[in-house]
Amino acid sequence: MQDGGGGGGGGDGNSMHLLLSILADGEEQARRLLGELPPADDEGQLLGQGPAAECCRGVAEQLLCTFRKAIAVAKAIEAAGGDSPRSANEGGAGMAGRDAAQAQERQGQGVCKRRKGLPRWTEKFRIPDDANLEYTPDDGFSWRKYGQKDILGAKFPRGYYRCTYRNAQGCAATRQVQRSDADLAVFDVTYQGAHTCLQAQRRAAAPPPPPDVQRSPPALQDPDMQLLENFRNGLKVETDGLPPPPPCFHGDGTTAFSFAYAAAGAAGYSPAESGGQRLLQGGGCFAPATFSSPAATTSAGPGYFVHCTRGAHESPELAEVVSAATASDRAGFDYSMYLHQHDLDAHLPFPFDPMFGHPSSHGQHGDA
DNA sequence: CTGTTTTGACCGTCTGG
DNA sequence: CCAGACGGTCAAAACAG
Repeated sequence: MQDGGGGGGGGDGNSMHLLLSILADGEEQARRLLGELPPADDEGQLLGQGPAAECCRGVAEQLLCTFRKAIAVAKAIEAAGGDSPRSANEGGAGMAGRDAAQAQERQGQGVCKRRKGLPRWTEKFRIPDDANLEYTPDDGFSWRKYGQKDILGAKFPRGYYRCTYRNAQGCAATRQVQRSDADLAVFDVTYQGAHTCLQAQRRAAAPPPPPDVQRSPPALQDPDMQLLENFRNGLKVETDGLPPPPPCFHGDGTTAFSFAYAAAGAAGYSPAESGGQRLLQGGGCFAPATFSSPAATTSAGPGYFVHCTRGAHESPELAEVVSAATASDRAGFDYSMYLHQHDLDAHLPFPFDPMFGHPSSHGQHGDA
């Protein structure tokens, strides 16, 4: 009814400046925090410090990176005039236009579809084979269902969820869950908006477990956690036949990703906490990641994958940002052009993120 | 009693004529 | 510009803990 078109758009200039100001403060605080921590040696080990300090440094670095990304996004939105055109819908199963050909054509042309609004991106979840039909993807966040709708061309209805803390904390994050027609074990989950609630902050604050711990989680005693773990164990990376993304490799061969902190500006999502099973199709890596993704390290086998179908394509200007980011491929995207006041480290790995998508996925919907 | 889910209705957006 | 189609959201009722 009074949903005002389903999204607030970019907001006015004053609020955007306020947002930028707040983000700049946060970045400065993160920088100071990082400065307070002892330096790390070549292998990333803190000199004379234990794992706890190591964790703190990693979190601080990622926090800093997150603020920088958020600033970049905010500036991009501001540059776009805060008024985005029709938001592009998620692709794939979610797009049920008058006919599939039209839908494909629209996607191929990058034509905007519906609803203005927050950045959105699609992920795919694969549930365990032994899960029942009512099983729904659990990303660790608390969602409240507010609607369900049959989608034209889809065998299964789409569920609409919003953050449980929408009213209490004004969290605007929403997600749409739809079971794949092709594979009953696969869910297309479209996220929209960032978690601004406390659960996102808790996740962001929680230090990620060491990679080996992630790969070999301790015995789970909580049935819910067992269920979640079962789900996690069934994750995989989908490449859709596309060339493999340029992930951030650690020296030890593990693939680092920091979707958690990319998503802090997008969904407040932490792979470390929800299993680290999400893998950006583009291998998002924004920070000197201190943890590795089991999904990224084990791309074989059943599992879970992410489609970053779209991100900040909310406006032509923003689309340019995306294009610039994506066209540069491995060279990464020069966000410094959007960070006039905040220098970015040249070595900062920041090629892709769920807000901006990956070259492959971007091209899939934009330049195909 | 409180919070969540279900479900029909309404509204905004998109597209073709 | 208009009308139809569709996706997304609202809100009341039902349900669950």
